[in-house]
Amino acid sequence: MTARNSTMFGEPGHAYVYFTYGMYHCFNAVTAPQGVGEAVLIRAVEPIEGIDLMTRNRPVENPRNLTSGPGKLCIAFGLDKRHNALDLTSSELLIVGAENVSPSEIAATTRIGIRTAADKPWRFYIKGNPWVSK
DNA sequence: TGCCCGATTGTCT
DNA sequence: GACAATCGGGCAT
Repeated sequence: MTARNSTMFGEPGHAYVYFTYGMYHCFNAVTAPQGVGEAVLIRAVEPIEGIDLMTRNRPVENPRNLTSGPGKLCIAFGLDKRHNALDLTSSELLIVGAENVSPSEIAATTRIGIRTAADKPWRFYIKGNPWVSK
C-alpha cells in the first residue's frame, strides 16, 4: 500500500481513480474489504445516455471510439483524480442496476495491456458485445 | 535526488 | 505495426 493506491485498500464500493502515462486516468471499483488491495478496472462501457455530453468531452467521429478503452471512458465521463475514493453507491459517481446478463453470456480471457500476471483469466466482457476494449 | 516506466492512445508508415 | 506524447509515482542510489 502506498499513498497513491491507498483507496484500493479502503472501503469496497468506492471508486479508485489513478493517473497513468502522464495523460490518462483509469477508473476502478474497489471490490474487497478494507485492508485488502483489490479493485476492478473498468476497461470499456457501452454509452447509452448522455452521448452528446460525452462527445463534447471527447470528440470522435465513430461512437465506437468514444468509450472503448480505460483512458477513453474517463475522458468521455470527465473522470479524474477528483473522483478518487467517491462512494459508488451514494455519490455523484454511481454504479447502478445491471442488465440481466446470464453467466453463459460472459466471457473470461487473459488480461491485456500489462506484463505482470497477464496470464490470469481476469478480463471479463459480454460475448459479442461490440463496445469491448481491445 | 535521479531515473525508469506505466491495465494508454493517436498518429504515421 | 512501430513510436511519440507526457508526468508523477516508486524504487534505487
